[in-house]
Amino acid sequence: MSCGARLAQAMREKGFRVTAQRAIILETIAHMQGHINMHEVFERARERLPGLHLATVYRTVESLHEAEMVDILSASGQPMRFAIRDVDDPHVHIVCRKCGAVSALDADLIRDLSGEIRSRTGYRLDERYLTMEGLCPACARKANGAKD
Amino acid sequence: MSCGARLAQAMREKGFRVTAQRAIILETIAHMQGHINMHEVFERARERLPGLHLATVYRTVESLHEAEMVDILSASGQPMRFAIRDVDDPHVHIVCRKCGAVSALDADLIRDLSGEIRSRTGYRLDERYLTMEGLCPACARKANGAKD
DNA sequence: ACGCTTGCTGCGACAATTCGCAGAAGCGAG
DNA sequence: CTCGCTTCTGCGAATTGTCGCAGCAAGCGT
Repeated sequence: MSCGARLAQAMREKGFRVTAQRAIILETIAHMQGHINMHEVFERARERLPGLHLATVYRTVESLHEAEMVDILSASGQPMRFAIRDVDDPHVHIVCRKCGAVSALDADLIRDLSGEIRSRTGYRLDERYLTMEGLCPACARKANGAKD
Repeated sequence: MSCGARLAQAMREKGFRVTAQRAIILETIAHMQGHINMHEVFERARERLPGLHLATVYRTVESLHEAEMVDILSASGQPMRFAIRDVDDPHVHIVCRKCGAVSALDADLIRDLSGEIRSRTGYRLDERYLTMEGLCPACARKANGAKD
């Protein structure tokens, strides 16, 4: 399968060293395709690389994130989850802080917002890093019925 | 000072029990006024309530947050910080993910964004909970000069 | 192919935060 | 004022994520 190799190549181009650990972790994430967490990746990857350490998975995911190949999706308080970046998709997400559901946001919308914020505060809202928190429709309905 | 009592009253109205721990933690946060963290509150509050447990501070801050009396400000990866909510201020913040600097955003801007997101995705971006991440002007400048 | 440089890994310790439980206490009803 | 229901608290253990160090190896130049 060239998919692992292609990703490895991409990493190398961004100046990251390609090690067995990284290649395997990257392939693992790519093949799992969902919004997965550290332990899932750790355990799957360790099947193929027994000595692998959890800390390495954390560091690798962080590197992958910096290399813009992985998106990190997690509301604060929820365990960290992430997904391989899909170039066809906008890479901004909104996460439900109740149930953890994730939805993508239009890149346009974010670009507008980003420009607005930049001109008003000088802060630079980096689209690549952005994950917002809110309530998904279902949880919002529930919250509306229950309290408030 | 009625400030502690007033806050306790507000809590009671929202259906939270008012205990010695909560009153003291609330007062402590209110009097510290800055962007403080768990340990600061814990240690100060424990001066007045020796048996206080750190876990209680965590739980209380979370309750206070749910009761909309405390804002949580922290970029993921940074230790959790928070501040008493100031009704005169907009309660939406943008946190620099490099240096941790915090800036407030216009409530209008957020209301627009919130409406936009809601109509496009159904997600409800709750203004009361929102903390965005980005780069402050200084760090953005640095990042621009150094890399990219 | 060989050795250097520098980044990466495994490891264990540590910091930050959460959880389950059993007992204590707040608050509304009588 | 007392009772009872339910929520909070203290406690310790478990989770989750981070760090520093020393050894290993990827990629580069020769």
